[in-house]
This record gives sequence, structure tokens and C-alpha cells, in this order.
Amino acid sequence: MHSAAPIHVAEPKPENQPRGCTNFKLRQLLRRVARIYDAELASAGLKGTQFSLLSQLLAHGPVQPKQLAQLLGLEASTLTRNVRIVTAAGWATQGPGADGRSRVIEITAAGRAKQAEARRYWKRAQRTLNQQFGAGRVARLHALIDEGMARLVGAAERED
Amino acid sequence: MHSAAPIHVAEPKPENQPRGCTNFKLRQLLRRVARIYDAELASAGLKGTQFSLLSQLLAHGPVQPKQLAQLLGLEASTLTRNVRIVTAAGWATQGPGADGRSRVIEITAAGRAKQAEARRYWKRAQRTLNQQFGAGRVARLHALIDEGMARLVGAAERED
DNA sequence: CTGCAATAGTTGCAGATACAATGATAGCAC
DNA sequence: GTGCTATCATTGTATCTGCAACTATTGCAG
Repeated sequence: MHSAAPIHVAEPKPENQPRGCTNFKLRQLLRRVARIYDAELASAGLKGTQFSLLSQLLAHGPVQPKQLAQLLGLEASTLTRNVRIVTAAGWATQGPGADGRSRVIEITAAGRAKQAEARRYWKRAQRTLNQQFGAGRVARLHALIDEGMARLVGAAERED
Repeated sequence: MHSAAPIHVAEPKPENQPRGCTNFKLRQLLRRVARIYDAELASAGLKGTQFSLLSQLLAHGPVQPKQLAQLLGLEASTLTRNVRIVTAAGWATQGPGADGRSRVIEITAAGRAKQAEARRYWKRAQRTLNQQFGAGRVARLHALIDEGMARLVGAAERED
């Protein structure tokens, strides 16, 4: 795509020179995938991002916003707003941190219950995706993402 | 399917039971990747999505919103708003369609110029990604997405 | 022709996301 | 202890996204 003139005659070997826009392809895929998860998670009244947030809070215990943002790979400003939503729903609380500037975010009992409830629907969504996308492909996709993300993170850190 | 290529390594046969949340992983990756593209495209005053939209308009000529939404894999309502932005910028126009309900969207001369300008920055972004993520990995990612998307689309169509 | 279902697009609402700017502290040099 | 700088969080602004509801047309059955 993204070619003014789509004249590529024969598919060149998909080897070391990627064709097309990775950003666009990823975006398209994410939209489809997110739809599957959101459709299931809606039964628990959650969005995929909120489920991820609660899961991360559950796994890491009380945590500082900055650290949580890093765990989720989000901008701090985005995290502020995402946390506000789950806090308003009563699934998490925000208290003062050790430091006067900082805060501590913690999952509540209601949050744990909601995460547990949603987890069932999440599993259904993951099963649906595995079945439609192909379980082997999903596994290879995960591996590719894990490898590539590590490199992107490394490159970004070297920039600082 | 990249089996026609020289066998580099014996794929360490990934498990057929993927671990982790595909939705979350994709989201994380997209955020990092989009950042690379958006940083470059900002030099042309464009976002990645806008570049995709212009490129699609360029490649397909005057097109109906519904069809354009399908090409981009977007909801019709999302397309309405995205088109509004590029229209406001003077990069596209919306006229009445053959049908009284429908419309026709078309790229303008300014839009072509902008896309051409942005294309240079897009290339830089893609090169940066290839270099950081690994060109081979990007190629494999594309292949995986292409295969998987076809299956997701097929499954979605069977649901209607 | 009338009424009703189907189709195309838009709007209302909610949320996700980032960058830039701002506020509020904290740390440190002197 | 005063002032500069670094750190952490939030707010302002803009965009992207989808679902549900609504509007405007069209097509068609009766």
C-alpha cells in the first residue's frame, strides 16, 4: 500500500526488504484483534485496556504511576487518565506516595473481583483469536513481538 | 509463507499454546512503532493515519466513504471524522455521490503534494524501524499479519 | 401511491493516546 | 537558606477509535 502507483508486478520474496507500511498493517490488525477482546470483555463491563491495567496492578501490587506507565509502555499523561477511569469505577485507589510529588496506585477488592470476572471472558477472546488467526501464528507473533520490542526499547533507551 | 527462502535457522518451533495477551502485546508494539512514524511525519505536519488515508485516496482515486472505510478497515463513523480533518486541511474534497445518500471523496492537488512530501519522511521512518526492529523480523511480521488478517476477515465475514 | 425495510452517512458518547505546557516537590550547589 | 535544576504528576489540546442512535434516501411489497 502507500504507493502512488501500485505497479508491483510480482511479489518479491518476502525476505529482507519489507514491503508496505508496518504502522498501517499493525494498526489494521490491532483494530480487528481489539474488537474480539472488547466484544467479550464487554460482558464484564470492561475495555481491553482497562483489563490490562487491572491485571498489571494485580500482578505488581501498589505501584507508582511512573513505574506503572513504564510497565504498560504508556505516556505518563495517558496513564493519569486511564487510572482516573478505573478509580472512578472503584476498582483502584490513589493515595499519596512516599515522596510528596509521587502517588501510589492500588487495586481494590472490587477491582480484584472485576479482574477475576473479566479473566473468564478474556480467555474466551484469546481462544477465539487463536482459532481464527491460527494458534501457531499467534505464538509466532508473540515471539516476534517479544524480540522486536526488546530491540525497540533498547534503541529508545540509547537515545536518552 | 516464507518457506521458499533459504533455510536460515530451524525455527525453534513455538508452542502451540500462546502465553500472554495478544491484544496487550500488539497495543504495546503499535504505540512504539507509531511513535517512530509520527515523529518523522511530523516534519510534514501529518499523522500516520492521515498519511495512510491520503495514500489510499491517491491509489484508489475518487471513492465512496463506505468503500474507503473497508479499504482502511475502519468503522464508517471513524472514517467520517478522519476525512473531515484532511478535508479541512484542503487535502481532499467531498462531493455528492451518484446516489443521494452517498458521497465521493477525492484527493486534491494539495493533497497529492502533501503525500509526496510526506512519503520521504515515511521512508525514513520505515528504515528506522527496519534497522531497530530488524529487517528480517519486520518482513516476517508483515507475512504473519497478512496471513492472519485474511483469516480474521474471513471469519468476520462468515459471521454476517 | 403508501408503508416499511435496507442502505449510507453523521452525531452523541465514551475512551485511548501523545506532546507540550504547567504545577508541585525535591535535591543540590554555594 | 536561596536559587537553579531535575523529577513526578496533571492539564490543555488534538487525534483516533468504536458502538449505538439518528437522519436521509432508496427500494420494494402490496
